[in-house]
Amino acid sequence: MPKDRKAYCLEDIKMRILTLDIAPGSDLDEASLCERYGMSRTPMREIFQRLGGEGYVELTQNRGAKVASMDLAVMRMFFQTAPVIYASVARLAAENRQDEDLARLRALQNDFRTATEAGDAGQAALLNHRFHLCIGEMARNPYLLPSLKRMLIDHTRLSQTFYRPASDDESARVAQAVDQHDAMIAAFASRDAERAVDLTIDHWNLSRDRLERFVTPDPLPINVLTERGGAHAV
Amino acid sequence: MPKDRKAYCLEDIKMRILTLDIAPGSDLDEASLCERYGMSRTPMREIFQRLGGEGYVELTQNRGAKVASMDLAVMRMFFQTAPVIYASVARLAAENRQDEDLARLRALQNDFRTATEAGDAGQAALLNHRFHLCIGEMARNPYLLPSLKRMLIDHTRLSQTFYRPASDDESARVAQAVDQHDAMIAAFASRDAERAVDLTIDHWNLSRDRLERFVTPDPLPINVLTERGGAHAV
DNA sequence: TGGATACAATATGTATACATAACATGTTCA
DNA sequence: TGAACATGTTATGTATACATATTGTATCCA
Repeated sequence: MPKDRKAYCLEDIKMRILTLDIAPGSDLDEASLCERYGMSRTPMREIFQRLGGEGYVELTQNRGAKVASMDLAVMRMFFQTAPVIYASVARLAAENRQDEDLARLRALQNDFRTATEAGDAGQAALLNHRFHLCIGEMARNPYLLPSLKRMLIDHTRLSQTFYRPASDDESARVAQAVDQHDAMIAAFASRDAERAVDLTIDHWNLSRDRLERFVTPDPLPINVLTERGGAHAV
Repeated sequence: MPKDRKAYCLEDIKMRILTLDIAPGSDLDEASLCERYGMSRTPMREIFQRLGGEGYVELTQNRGAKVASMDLAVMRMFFQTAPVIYASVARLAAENRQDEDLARLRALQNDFRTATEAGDAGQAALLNHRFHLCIGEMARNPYLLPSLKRMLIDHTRLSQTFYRPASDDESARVAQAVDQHDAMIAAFASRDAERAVDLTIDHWNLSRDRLERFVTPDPLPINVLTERGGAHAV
């Protein structure tokens, strides 16, 4: 069983970073992770190098691994870059997809829909991640894939709240996102690149709206104190 | 001195892959590389993971590291993807560059021009690589940079012949490429994004022409034997 | 008090030894 | 002969011990 323990560990750490279980900017502690996954430092350090190469963490000489941060300067780039990457990948995926790809994608979409309906937010965000990663692999383009992967890391981290809808309006948006996935699958199936791109842009716009609100949330009401608690001074 | 031996080793292996000193598709031998760079397997294996993350090599479980291959299916993607990546990066570089960036870029361009004039092909290709990597860093976009880096690996490997001009016409093309770099620097300096993009596309078209000829070289003349050696049978 | 230094504690980097898996070679038996 | 199996060799993966670097803390002195 120690055969794929390393692979499991790598995937699990990725998952924990994506679900914000390990916070952006925080340090990865070699020793405690070794204990947690029951392995020695040597393979753990190799995992760190891998995570660094894929953009999950930043590595500094003699200073360990730090989870990639999401400061505002980077967020600006995120919103600026997402459309061109997602659209380019969608076009290529429509052109180059194989039949096996569609089966995988449909299976992921199935699980994704189930997770959203069950209200399992972390799982939904993770399955959405895998869905879009699958599209990236369908594109069969080793040059775009690294950027897509890097985008999806932050997209998934940002969207953690998206699948935890707090109102009927937000629930409707989630349902709409799920339906958009189905439409995208249909476009890929018929190799309709133009339609795949259009749907992808629509999908992005829906997501963008919600994400921007997460980055710059509605300001707290400034008159709360005078309205409700004005009687006693603070 | 064992302090940055690892960093040197990493850079040196990258360089040897870029200059085709280590051939695409060939296996990296842990033991011999350890001996060559005078280090043990532990840090060398970490270097392999890093190289894997950046797309220089492909890692397989229990089967070591193999230098990224350049088969024709991938080459098609290369030519398809390069314009959008290079153009996007150029635009952002023009928008986000700092004064220090320009100094670095000018220094690289200086060395690059010198190398081309001296006919040092390997060094010229490598400095061209660093020049474009510097532009990528100027863009300050962590999402696009991974794809740019991946593109530049293959671009540099493909262009190894470019800087070894075999005719006056080819020499003129190299000189033109060098001049285009100067024009691009000027566009970055004046933060003229549109011009930077246009120049980048021109630069790509010049390069593309030459690279395609490398991938699909002129066929050998089919009548050589009858013309010159027809007298004696083979 | 403040800052500089020394030293201990911790974290990171490397080397070696051992464990396991893949591969090649040779042998046996039908 | 040749196909299946056994075995030795090589390559890869992991654990541990040790080396080095960084960081925190205490002490000393101006």
